[in-house]
Amino acid sequence: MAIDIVNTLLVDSASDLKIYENERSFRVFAGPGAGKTYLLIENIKTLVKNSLKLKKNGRKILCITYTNAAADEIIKRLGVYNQYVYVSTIHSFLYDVVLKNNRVQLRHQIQNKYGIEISDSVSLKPRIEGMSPLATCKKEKLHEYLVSKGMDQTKVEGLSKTKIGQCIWKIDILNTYPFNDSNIVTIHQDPVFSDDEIKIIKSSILEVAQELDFDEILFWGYTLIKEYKHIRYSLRYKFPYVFVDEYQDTNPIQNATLRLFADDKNVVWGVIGDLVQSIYGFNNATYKEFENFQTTDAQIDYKIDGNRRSTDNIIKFCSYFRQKDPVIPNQICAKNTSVNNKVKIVLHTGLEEPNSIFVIDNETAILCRSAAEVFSFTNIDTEQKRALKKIANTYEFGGYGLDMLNAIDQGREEWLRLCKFLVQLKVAKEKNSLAEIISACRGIIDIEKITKSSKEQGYYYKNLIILIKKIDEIIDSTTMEDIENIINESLKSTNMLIRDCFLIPKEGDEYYNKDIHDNVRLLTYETIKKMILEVYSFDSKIMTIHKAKGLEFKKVIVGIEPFSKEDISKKNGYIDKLAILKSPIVLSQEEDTNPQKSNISEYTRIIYVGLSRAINDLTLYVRLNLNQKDAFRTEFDNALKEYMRVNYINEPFYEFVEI
DNA sequence: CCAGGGCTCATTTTT
DNA sequence: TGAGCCCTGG
Repeated sequence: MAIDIVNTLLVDSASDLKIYENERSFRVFAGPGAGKTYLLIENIKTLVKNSLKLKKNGRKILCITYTNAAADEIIKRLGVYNQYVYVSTIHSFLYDVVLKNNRVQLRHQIQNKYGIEISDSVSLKPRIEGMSPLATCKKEKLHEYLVSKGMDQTKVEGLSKTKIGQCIWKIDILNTYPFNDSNIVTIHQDPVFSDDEIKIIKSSILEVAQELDFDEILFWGYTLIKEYKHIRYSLRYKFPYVFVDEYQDTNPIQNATLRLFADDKNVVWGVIGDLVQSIYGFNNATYKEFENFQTTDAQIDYKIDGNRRSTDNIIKFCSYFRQKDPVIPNQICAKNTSVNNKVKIVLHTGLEEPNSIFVIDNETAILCRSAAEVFSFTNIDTEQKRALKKIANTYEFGGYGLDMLNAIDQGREEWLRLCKFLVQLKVAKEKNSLAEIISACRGIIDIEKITKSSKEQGYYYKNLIILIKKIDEIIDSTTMEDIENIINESLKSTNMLIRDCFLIPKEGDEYYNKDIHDNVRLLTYETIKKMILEVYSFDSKIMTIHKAKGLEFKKVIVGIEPFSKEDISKKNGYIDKLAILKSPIVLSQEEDTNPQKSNISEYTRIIYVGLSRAINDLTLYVRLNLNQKDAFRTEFDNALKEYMRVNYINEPFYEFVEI
């Protein structure tokens, strides 16, 4: 058996695991709010103070996190201890420590395994995050290289950077559970190219762009560590302690890579996580890696069953979902006893959008399965919502491949820049802040005419005041169609305009897109204000559950609407909300053999992650047809009552609300 | 019976 | 944009 529950030691977030004394590998099971990061940080500090191994020059504790944000958080909390710790994502670690220091071996392996020769001067670098592949490389340079290597001139001319960028080593075949490295990794190949052409295209990426994709860093990192004893030896010497946070999120090749050097008598390998919070299956992560974690010298297993975040009622409701977890079937309320409101289960059968039935204050977060459901909670008029959604979808799927948040952030199009400018200006005006007004106008009108003293300064200042007054003509119900005119007229009359007028493309214009620009004209000021300040902002409190992972909020509303193709009422759907709530299975025995069961259990875990973000108030929102409601309520209630009976809970920790 | 035009609806996310 | 669905004309 993978988990020996009887011999799993109960600890709490303040426990000293005495790693410096026993020098044993370990695994920690800890649910939401258990104080995982606290346990990790405190034990690292104790280890630094007491470990003799770390006294040797240059030796550090390796601490692997899933995201850059998590790494930053740990670095911050380590404070002065950070100098003894190498905190990093697995990608940065493999690039900075393994690939960069073994360029000759990397070149040799690429040549050996794929027959692609790379010149000595090449230094392969990781692809830049947030940018498309080959973003820093000119297309002409790539084309030039391809032609020089004998590729057909006309074929090269029609070759986009996107197409070239697709030629990467596909690790999917390797990155499966259980990990099996006898599978051969190949370069992604569009059938229009011959084997030789693919080799040339790949060479152009390596020689000209000198770029490695994210998965390629994993693949070559794994390969080098596996092929070279000296690399394994040096990693073990440099990092006598290897700790991995959020272990349930790391995928098979990452774990296999760590195992190559961390599963060793000279290394203490510690992993920490929660089986039930594994929600990155679509990234090849599986909780099975954590469940079946085993070091050669048999690690010590620990668990924390306390929850320092949520109230007792919330913990009981959440524990109902993880009742089948073998390690922590129920958490214990360890701290939050200030209030203890019942969890609300809202059964919504009305036709109105959910935003109209909730009072949402700034302590409330709305967390949903899909971005579409998140959107239904926004306080935007239904017709306006429809227009905005059409615009967002066109950006995302209509050949732009652009996320709305990014589009706004980058000021991707004129109309988005206009929206940003207007909202900033009006907000600044409401606050009566001249500094903010001037800051909003920067880049649009010539600010220096007002800020620098001159004979005309007064004249321009007066013009600015007129502009601000004219902006008052724009009220919540003004549409973008009118805003375009009002703004342009006002800006021109300042005599300070330093750019072209804001123009929303019309039919016949080069960049006109019916689905985008016709709908843009319909948007009102109220909508664009909400769009910029509430919906598509980085500190938005309405988001998908995936984005909320690791966060916590005073009040939480969780929506559980599946994607349309998951919904059982749709063709080929497989997610039945009632069936899942009635008997939640967070860990399916058939996780790797039955994709449907695996999808259902991952969906259940996602809902669990959402629910467990709540500190004081939790609402589960379920949208139902009127004819489903009674059965739904009765059957879910019975299941919860049965759970109470089995667990000797007398006072209900939940209540139903019908709307 | 089937080819193809028109229409609708788009997973979640890290590096 | 592009897959999948419905509908219609040949």
